[in-house]
Amino acid sequence: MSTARERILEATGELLATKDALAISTRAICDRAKVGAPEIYRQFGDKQGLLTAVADIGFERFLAEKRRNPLTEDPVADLRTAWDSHVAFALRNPYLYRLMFTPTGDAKPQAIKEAQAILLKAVERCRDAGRLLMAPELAGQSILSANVGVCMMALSFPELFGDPAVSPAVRDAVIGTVTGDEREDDRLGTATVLAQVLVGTLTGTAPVTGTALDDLTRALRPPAIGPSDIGPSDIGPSDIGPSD
Amino acid sequence: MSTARERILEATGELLATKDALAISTRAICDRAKVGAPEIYRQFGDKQGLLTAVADIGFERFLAEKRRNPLTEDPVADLRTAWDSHVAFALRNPYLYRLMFTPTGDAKPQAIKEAQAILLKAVERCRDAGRLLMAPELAGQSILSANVGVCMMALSFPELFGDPAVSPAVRDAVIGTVTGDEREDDRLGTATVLAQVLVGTLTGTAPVTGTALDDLTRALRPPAIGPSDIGPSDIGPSDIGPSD
DNA sequence: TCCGCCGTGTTAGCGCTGTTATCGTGGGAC
DNA sequence: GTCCCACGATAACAGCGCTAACACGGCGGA
Repeated sequence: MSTARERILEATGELLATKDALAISTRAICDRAKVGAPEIYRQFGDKQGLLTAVADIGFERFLAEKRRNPLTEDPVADLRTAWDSHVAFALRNPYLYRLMFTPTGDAKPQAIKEAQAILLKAVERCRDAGRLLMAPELAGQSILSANVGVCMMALSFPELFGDPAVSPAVRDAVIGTVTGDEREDDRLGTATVLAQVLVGTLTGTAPVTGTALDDLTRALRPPAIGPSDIGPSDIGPSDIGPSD
Repeated sequence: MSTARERILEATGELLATKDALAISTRAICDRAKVGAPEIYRQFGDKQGLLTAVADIGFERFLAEKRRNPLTEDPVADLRTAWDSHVAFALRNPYLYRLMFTPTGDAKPQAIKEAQAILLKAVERCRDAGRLLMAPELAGQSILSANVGVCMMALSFPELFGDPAVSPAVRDAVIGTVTGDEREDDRLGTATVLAQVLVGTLTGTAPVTGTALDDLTRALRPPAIGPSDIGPSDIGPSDIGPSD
C-alpha cells in the first residue's frame, strides 16, 4: 500500500483527467484515495496547497517530456520541437494544463520558473550559434507567452481556435522573428523568395540555390552574433516561388 | 432606482474589480445589489449565467474601446494599435479579462466571436492592401492567440512575464510575419536589407531606395491579393543597411 | 372596481462544499 | 512497557449555490 500523500496526489491527478480542478471536491478525492477527509489538510494545508502540489508534479511530467527531446545540432529546430511538445502536452492534459498555467489566487506553482529556465537554456544555445536577434530572457518570455496563448485559446475555444494550423503559424512567426529564421512550413520566407527572384531577374539567369542565399542572409545579419558554426539550411530550392 | 438586473450586473462588475470571479459569492452580490438571493436565478438562471452575462458586457466595453481606435491608412499599424489596446484592457481589468478569455465549464461568452470578427475585418484590410501573407482567418486566430497569451502570462506571472518589452516583441513578431512587415523597432526587416544589398551589389550601384523595393516586394508577393491602393511605405531609405 | 399578471422582495431551507476538532488505533523508537 | 506519531473515522461548523413558497405592489384589461 502506498502512502496517503501519494494516493491523494494520484487520485487528484486521475480526477483532473476528466474535470476542472475547481469542480473536484475534496470529498471525491478522499473517497478515491481511500483517505479520511482531514488527511488532505494534514498533508497539504488546504485544497489550494494540494492543487499547487499537483500542478508542480504536472510541471515535472511536462519538463521530463521536454527533456526527452534530443538536442540536435540545430538549436532553432529544437526550439520548434519544444513548442510542439508543449502544445501536445496541453491538448493531452487540458485540465492539468489550465491548472498549471492559469493559477487561481496567489498560490502559483514554483516549477514554472524551471520551465522558463529550460527554455532560456535552449534560447541561449541559439544565441551561442549566432542565431538570436534579442536578449535571451526576452526571447524566452516571448516564446513561452505565445506558446501558452495558442494552447489556452485552443482549449478554451476549440471551435474558434482549434485549427491545427494556428500553432505552427504562431510558432514560426515568433521563433522565426526572434531567431531571424524566416522559414515557415510550406512557403519560403519573403526574404528568400524576394532575393532569389531578384537575383534571377537581375542576372538574367535561373534563381540561385537556397543554400547560397541562406549563407548570404546570415552574413548580412545585424551585429552581435558570434562567428560560430553555420550549417547548411534545410531550405531546398525545390519549392520556390508562388505555387500557382 | 434602476432595475434589479442592472444592479446585479453592476454589483458583480464592481466586485470583479478586486476579486476573482469564482471568489465572489452570490450572497455578496445580492447584498451589494440590494436584491434578494433568488433574484440572480430569476434573471440569469444560475451563477454561471450571470458570469457569462458579465463577460459579454466586458466584451462590449472591450470592443467599444477598440472601435474608438481610428482607422489610419496603414492597416498593419492599425493591427498593432489594436494589439496594444487589447493588452491595456487586460492589465486594467485583470479579473474581468480572465473571466472573458478563460471561461470555466462550457458556458463560453458569445461575444468573443464578435471580437474575432472585428479582428478579421482589420486583417482583411491588410489583405486588401496587399499586405497579408496567409488566409485572413488563420492570421486573425494567430494574432489573437498570441495576444491573449501575452496578457494571460503577464497577469498570472507578473514577476516572470510582466516585462513590458514582451508584448511589443511578440506583437511585432506575429503581426510582422503574418503581414510580411518585417519592421521591428530599430531594425529593418531581413528581406529589405538583404534585397537592397543584393541589388546594390549586383548592379554595382548604391542601394536602391526603400520605396522602389517596397513596391517590388508587393509585386512579388504570393497570389490572392487584389490590385488595390498601394500607398508608399514608411520605410525610408535613410537608415538602410547594417548600422555599423 | 375588481382581476390577474408580473416583477420584485422576504424567509426558510436543501444539499453540498472546504475545513476543523476530536478521538481512536496501530506500529516503530527508546 | 511506553511514548510518539502518522493515519483512519466520525461529527460538526460556516459558507456556498440554489430552490420553494409566499407576500407585496403597480399596471393593463374586463
